[in-house]
Amino acid sequence: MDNSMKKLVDSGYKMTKPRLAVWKCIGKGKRPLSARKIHEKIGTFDQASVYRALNLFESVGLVKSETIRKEKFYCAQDKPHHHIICRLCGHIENFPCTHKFNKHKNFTDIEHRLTLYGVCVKCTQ
Amino acid sequence: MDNSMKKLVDSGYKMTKPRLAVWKCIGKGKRPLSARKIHEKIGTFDQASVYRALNLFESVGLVKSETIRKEKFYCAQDKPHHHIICRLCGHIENFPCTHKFNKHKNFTDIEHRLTLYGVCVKCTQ
DNA sequence: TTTAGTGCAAAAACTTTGCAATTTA
DNA sequence: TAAATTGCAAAGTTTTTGCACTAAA
Repeated sequence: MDNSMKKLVDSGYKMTKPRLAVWKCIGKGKRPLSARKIHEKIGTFDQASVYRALNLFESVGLVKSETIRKEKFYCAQDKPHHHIICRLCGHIENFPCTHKFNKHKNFTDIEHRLTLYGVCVKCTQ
Repeated sequence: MDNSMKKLVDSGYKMTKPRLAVWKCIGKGKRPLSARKIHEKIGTFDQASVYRALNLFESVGLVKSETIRKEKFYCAQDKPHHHIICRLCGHIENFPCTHKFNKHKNFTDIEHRLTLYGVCVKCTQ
């Protein structure tokens, strides 16, 4: 059981096969994955369990999600990063966060989300 | 007929009552509105017409949309701006865009979208 | 008058939920 | 064994679509 799953157990949740499968799947990639894709990759377990696992992971801060084209995409929440999305083929990549936006009039406790849209190399050729 | 609607007509589309109603509704506010909310505010015309109008407006560059909590929110596309969202009550405000992100490895033709999340004054009190 | 657009209702896509059965600790 | 979690199927939400009717130019 890795540290992240330990964190889950320490929070009072049980370690189960579906949850472990979802976590492994997310840990693998360097790109965000949708619940649908994760369920598809895993092959077994119910889609409801996948969705439930992802919601749980997000609630305890293990993953972060971003809605892209009506689907939520999930990433392990390790280093702060953002996404760049090819507006032609939908390809998504992560890139590290370097900017800070921590002040805003009439708001406190600011976080930011930056998304870049462009055309990837493959689509340019 | 204002300039924007003229732009639509010049693009070969017809000026219709549902479209005009949607446009007026969007023009009014300084905050993004969802299709559902727009349809609700208008009170008449079918929801399909509202969705079709918004898709059309976006395709000709009259509005921009952003997905927030599974709903698309629409704004008139005047000056470049971003959104700040209260993570407690969901209140959304616009703020002008000042940063530039126009280069990224392996991508061309970059645009960016920045969204801030915070807690608004009302929710702080 | 001709073509584009509307309204209606049904479908689509993603996600959530109720509940009985199962699994975890 | 008690409580949490799963699987299944059904429902929920937002958005899209087919088609006959209507309205704009």
